[in-house]
Amino acid sequence: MKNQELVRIFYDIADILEIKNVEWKPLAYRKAARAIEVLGEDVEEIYKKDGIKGLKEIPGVGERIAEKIEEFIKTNKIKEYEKLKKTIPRHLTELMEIPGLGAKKAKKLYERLHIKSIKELEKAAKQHKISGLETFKEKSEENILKGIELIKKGKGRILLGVALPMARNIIEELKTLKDVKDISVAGSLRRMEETIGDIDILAISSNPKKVMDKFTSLKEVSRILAMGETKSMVILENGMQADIRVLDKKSYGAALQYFTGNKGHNIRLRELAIKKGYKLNEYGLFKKDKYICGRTEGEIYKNLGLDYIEPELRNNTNELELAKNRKLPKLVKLGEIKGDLHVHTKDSDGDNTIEEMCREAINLGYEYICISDHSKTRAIANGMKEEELLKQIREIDRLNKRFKRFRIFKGCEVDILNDGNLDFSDDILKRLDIVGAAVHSGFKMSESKMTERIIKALKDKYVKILYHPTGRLINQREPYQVDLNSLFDVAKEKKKFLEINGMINRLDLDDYNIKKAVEKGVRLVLGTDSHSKEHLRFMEYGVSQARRGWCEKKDIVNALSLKELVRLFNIK
DNA sequence: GCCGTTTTCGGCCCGACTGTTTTCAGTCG
Repeated sequence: MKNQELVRIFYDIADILEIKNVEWKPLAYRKAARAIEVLGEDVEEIYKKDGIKGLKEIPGVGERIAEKIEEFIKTNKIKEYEKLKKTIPRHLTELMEIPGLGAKKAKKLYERLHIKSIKELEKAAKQHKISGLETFKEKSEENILKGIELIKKGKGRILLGVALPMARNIIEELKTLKDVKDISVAGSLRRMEETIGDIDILAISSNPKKVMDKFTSLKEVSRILAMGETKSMVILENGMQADIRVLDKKSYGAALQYFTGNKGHNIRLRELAIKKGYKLNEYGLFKKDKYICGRTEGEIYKNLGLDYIEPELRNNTNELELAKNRKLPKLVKLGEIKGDLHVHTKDSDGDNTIEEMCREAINLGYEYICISDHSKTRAIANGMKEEELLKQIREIDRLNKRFKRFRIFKGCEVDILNDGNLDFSDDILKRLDIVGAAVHSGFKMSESKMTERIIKALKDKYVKILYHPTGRLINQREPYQVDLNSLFDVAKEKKKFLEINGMINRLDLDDYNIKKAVEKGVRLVLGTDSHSKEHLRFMEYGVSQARRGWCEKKDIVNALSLKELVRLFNIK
């Protein structure tokens, strides 16, 4: 898949052109890059199917950029880009990564001081060669050094499941102020992206100053980047950036919309507003200078002739068109999930007993849970031997008699061995209610071998679910090579289910593949892969991943009631 | 370079904050 390579190239072209003072083209290249970045399809596939014409249907891609994509698909490079790169020093665009430095300043630093890289910039700043250069003074030098520090610390994106609790803590602290009338996360956190760049918070108050003071003096704050009347930005102790915006009640919806983004969605929404004779900003929707609405997001979308668009769908694909034509999916909700189908206990590598996991599940309002500990080959995860699984089965039978209106399913996360065989014999598997299979080893085999291996397991008559179908660990391990399309076909034909794993560093399948699966009519299972009772709450992340993949209630197996689920799995 | 129920030419989202000015350019989200 060449999408992300193209994205990087187009962003780089934009940076170079901007340094060279070319007008508007950077805007065009960035627009195209952003569109490809979130494209639900492989550009190579689009090109194979519909050629240049197909490429031009990507928003922001016209004749010239389509030709460049074609060239890259055919030759793996873009001549004009290679030429362009030679016109400026190789590392010059990296200066623009430093917060506060853009194209204009990077250019000036190069022209006046021949600085061509972050390394050289740091040296110059430390020797105080920058202050005194026209508009650069002491403060600029200081900020450059701080910015470089920040970059060195790593600006890696943080897992949603780590960032969201942090943001909620901050919100709880701000809520203690009487002056805060309303408060919400915004940005990528509200869109529930799998990783988060910075924390965005929106607060409603008639006393912004007080909110700003509290926010910038929170114990988590290590440095204040900016502090104004309605907006502040800080760096937290863990290196994350957090931004807050404070506005008046009558702007809450408009501000929430604006601050949630994403950027492309906002731009297109504002363009639509202009077309309809309005102006849209974070204060509201205006006709001339007259305030039309802005208290809720819903009324803004409505006044622009659109259905309400859920935050998870605001990624500037085709959601505005669908909203206009009343064709948006009705996304599954956390409250519709009736149970968790991937849970570990002390019997393998979990922290809690079966009963403890069940108590927590009941607290969450679930009707059922599936205990799915590891099989024997997973020795490192204390995988269960046959006799241990049989013992667990007996215990579940015993516990099930004690619970009313709650059912524990007997399951297992059984290893798919390298040859596609399973880690337990039929004699064991037939005693289970729900068998899930998973790959935990041999990640490096070829795509065709891996696909064959998994299909063999998926076709086993006892296997119902394929757990974490690609094996990726976010920021740690790439997915193994597998032809998911073939897996989807088998799943559809044999009535098997693929998991959306809600564990915060897995989220596997990802949103892109979830959407593909749903389009093919494959039904999905939500599991948290909990290894302690606290993890059961990760269902929130599984659901948000499903929503970002356009899942409706009907697509999710464990949105079924206990009765319906028993029927579906044909459980006695 | 892209795009068109105002345009095939002439626009291109919009506003806050900083640092440097003394009314604004640059940067950011």
